[in-house]
Amino acid sequence: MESERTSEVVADSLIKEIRGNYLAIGATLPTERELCDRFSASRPTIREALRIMEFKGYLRQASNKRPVAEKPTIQKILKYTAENLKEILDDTDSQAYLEQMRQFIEVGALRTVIESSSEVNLARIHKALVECHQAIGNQKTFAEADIAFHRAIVKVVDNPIMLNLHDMFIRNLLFSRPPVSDQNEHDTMVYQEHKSIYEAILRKDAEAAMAVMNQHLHRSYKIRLQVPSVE
Amino acid sequence: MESERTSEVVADSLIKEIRGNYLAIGATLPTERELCDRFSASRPTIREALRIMEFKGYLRQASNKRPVAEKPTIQKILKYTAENLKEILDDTDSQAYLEQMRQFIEVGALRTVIESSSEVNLARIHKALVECHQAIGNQKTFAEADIAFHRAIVKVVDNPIMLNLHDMFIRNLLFSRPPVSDQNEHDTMVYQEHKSIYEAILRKDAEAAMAVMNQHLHRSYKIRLQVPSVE
DNA sequence: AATAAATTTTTGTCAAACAAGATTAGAAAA
DNA sequence: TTTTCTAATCTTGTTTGACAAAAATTTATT
Repeated sequence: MESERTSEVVADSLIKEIRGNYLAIGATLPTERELCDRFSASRPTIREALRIMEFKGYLRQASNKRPVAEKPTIQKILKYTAENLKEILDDTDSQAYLEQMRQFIEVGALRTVIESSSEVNLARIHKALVECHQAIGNQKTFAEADIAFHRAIVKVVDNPIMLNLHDMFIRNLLFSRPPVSDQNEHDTMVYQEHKSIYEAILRKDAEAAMAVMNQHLHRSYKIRLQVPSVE
Repeated sequence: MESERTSEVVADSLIKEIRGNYLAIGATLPTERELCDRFSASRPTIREALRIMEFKGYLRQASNKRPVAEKPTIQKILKYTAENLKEILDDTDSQAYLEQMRQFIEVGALRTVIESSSEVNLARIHKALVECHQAIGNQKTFAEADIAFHRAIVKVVDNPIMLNLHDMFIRNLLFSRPPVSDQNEHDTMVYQEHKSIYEAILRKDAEAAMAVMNQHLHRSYKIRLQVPSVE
């Protein structure tokens, strides 16, 4: 029978306080010496407990500063996961694997939209489509509208894990988008693809919707893999 | 400018050794006192470093035992993620969200099979189908063959993250499978669904394949949500 | 060779101390 | 009275040295 380290016991206890809202998010934790008194433990043991809490996402503490209570969020957990995966897989590989996942999520979400989407959700997708149209030619605004269109589709699934995964992927996309030579031409083409997707949604044509979405996602991803020119 | 804690520096250094294969997986780490000498740090600081490494997945150490080098694997990272998500989401919710993800993965993989699968992969799916047929009536063997059929499809994607996610889901499925009243009837129905999927794959009918797969996955999941009887 | 006992080593934790950075309180200036 | 500056105090980061209990190794016995 394995006994648990005192540091684990202390960390678990403090985590319960945070999760039970006895310690507010952003609130400074009691000093190490206060925690020593409270838990009848030594300071090195308390410090170990604080490290444990930090890695479980319940604490944030810059060096030489007071520790602050936090709670893990879906976003943080997924971000941490992606970083860990990046560390053990080749960086390019892990990126491609995660992009593939994003595509599966988007295509799956599209199918959900077609099978069982409410009027509210359709209205949201339509609004996103209109905003794409209005943003044609403006690189920044169009990028955001482009992303919002995809997000509106994934949001229909009502699954916070997938939505956060999608948001995480989108963050990466925003930062790695290559420049396009003709903004208007590019935006118009993307808008046409969105429009085709939306129309297929309306007539509940799953096959057409998914074919266009697949093409749209692959083309969009391939832009980032284009052959460097020899200038 | 934030200085890094000595414990972080030590942890990072040891992690580099493990990742560079200077420390073999499963090998016992140097004693704490040896590490103190090597890094010119105090023992409490080394112990903090060991906790950090433990939570980054590079160390395993039961209480009162020697620490042992490990490496994170995709499986471990994903398992850790699932546990964390379970903690911050309602348990039932997180299960359902993850199940939804599995379904997206399977449907997306099916599409990949239809669009671009090799003869080798088709042969593997066919083999799994045949093994389903042979296992009809034997609960344990059929369950395994059922799972192997799905795995053969996901394996086509050649994405280790998704395959490990799928394996993780499958592990849960195995443990939570409810009993069926008529094994033969159940197995035959499942086999028929697998057969329909396979046939749709052969004739590259994406819509049909995905419709059956969707039905198959939903029905399979709903068995676990059946209304308790009033005996 | 196998088992038991004795010895040594190691982990887990403690207390006390000091250095450096962060925070607070009090005094001085505007 | 308010603002700024300085000194004092507090807190984190880390060290040293110690002890208890468990684990590992060595030695002795069968």
